[in-house]
Amino acid sequence: MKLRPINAGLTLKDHVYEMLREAIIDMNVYDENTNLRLDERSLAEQLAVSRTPLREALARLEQDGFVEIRPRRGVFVCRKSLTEILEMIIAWAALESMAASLAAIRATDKEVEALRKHAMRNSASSARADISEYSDANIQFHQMILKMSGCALLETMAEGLFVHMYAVRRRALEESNRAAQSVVDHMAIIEAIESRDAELASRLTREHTMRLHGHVRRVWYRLETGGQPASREEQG
Amino acid sequence: MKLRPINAGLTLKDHVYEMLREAIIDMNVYDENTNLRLDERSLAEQLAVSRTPLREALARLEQDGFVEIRPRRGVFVCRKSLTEILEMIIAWAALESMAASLAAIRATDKEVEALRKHAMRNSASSARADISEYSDANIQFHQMILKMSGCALLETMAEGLFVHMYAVRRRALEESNRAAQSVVDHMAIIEAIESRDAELASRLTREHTMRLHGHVRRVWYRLETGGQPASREEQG
DNA sequence: CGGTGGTCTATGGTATACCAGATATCACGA
DNA sequence: TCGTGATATCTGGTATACCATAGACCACCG
Repeated sequence: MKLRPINAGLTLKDHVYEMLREAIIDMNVYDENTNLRLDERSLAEQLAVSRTPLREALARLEQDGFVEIRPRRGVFVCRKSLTEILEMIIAWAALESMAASLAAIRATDKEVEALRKHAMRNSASSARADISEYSDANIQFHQMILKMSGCALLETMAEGLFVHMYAVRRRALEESNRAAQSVVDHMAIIEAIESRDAELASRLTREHTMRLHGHVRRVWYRLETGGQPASREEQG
Repeated sequence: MKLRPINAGLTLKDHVYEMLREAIIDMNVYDENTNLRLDERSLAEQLAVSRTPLREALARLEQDGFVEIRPRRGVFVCRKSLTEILEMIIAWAALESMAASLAAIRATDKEVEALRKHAMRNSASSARADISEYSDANIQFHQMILKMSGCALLETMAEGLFVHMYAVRRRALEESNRAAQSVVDHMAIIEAIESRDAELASRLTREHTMRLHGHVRRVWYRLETGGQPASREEQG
């Protein structure tokens, strides 16, 4: 008989952290009307915990870049500037490019095969212009490469960057004609990994992700117009 | 009369965070005799603050990977396993490789010139086998490249990884004959950036940092023998 | 009417008291 | 002697009370 320990080290502050994290990711940060201010006392009441674990959770969220705690002012959900978004994409590209390189070296044939199968299966949804379905598959593709790198830290860091882009994706990135290009890119990356060409896999992956960088930069202005909140300075 | 605002948003928990962070970085984590356990109450007494801000600081440190908070058990300074160290070097290589690539594209001629001058000036200390001096210059070289990338996030993330390597450096990395190779690498990187070859700069930088990866892996076993603390599982 | 300064309040920062779980210790029994 | 279980205590988790400041508001004065 094999039993797993219950309550796996999960404490209140962890729960609160998860709750708030999801809530923030789900919330439409870029809508002008959303209130970015979080009130500690009412939050504590809603979650039915005291302010202490709540504040510890908020401290963690601040470290993750989800909220900004201004002493004696309040805690505010961060609205990322274009610059910050672009920098996150750059960092993401860096990590994923390295992951692809490692994957080309370390991944088992079985893993590579699974990657190809996944990509083949989902290129269809791209053709059907089934954006949301393709988008999920797209994310999975990237996660698979991260995993194939065998470097847990790369995965963790990339994921940490990626969550910040949910809100962006929702508002700014109607994939449209990018999907087709994306499929081509993915196939090229897979072939590079299959042929165990680390250098090529690295370069292709970086270029692929940097295309997203360019796309976001071009598309973003539509959101930017209408005014940036005073909480965050803009630099272009 | 011109006065700057005092108390620049620094609250107790921030001070505590800084204090502990430095203390942990300075402390010799890999000495078997050092006590990794931190007692909240005595810490609070030493720092002359209550446990509340202290715990918020500890929460941040946990997020940074400096300590591990085990519920109802205590907070422990993290002793990184070889695997974790190697993964940090990989992630670091990823970020810095991207930075070099961007630097080749974006950096001004003036910056590139400054980089070369710095490297030239400090290649001497390598020749003199003045390890600690060269080591500092070496760090600066890497920081300059990060800065030249113009991507603040890359800088921040790389720095976050780098601080974890102070303790490692102190015990494991007598640079010895690596310094000479390092100088050669640096020069090649500079030339790549000077010739605005992003692809080459990227590759050379990655290879350079990955040499450190190989070096650490080879050298580390000396520390590893003697027993890994039970707090961290080893996987090779 | 506009500006200045005082005061009031809302809210975050800090301290402290209390609760509960984990570990150590010891007594008892096989 | 060794193992088992009760208990004592140490320590982290949580709740709450109190303090200090930012910002709003208003009265007073020019």
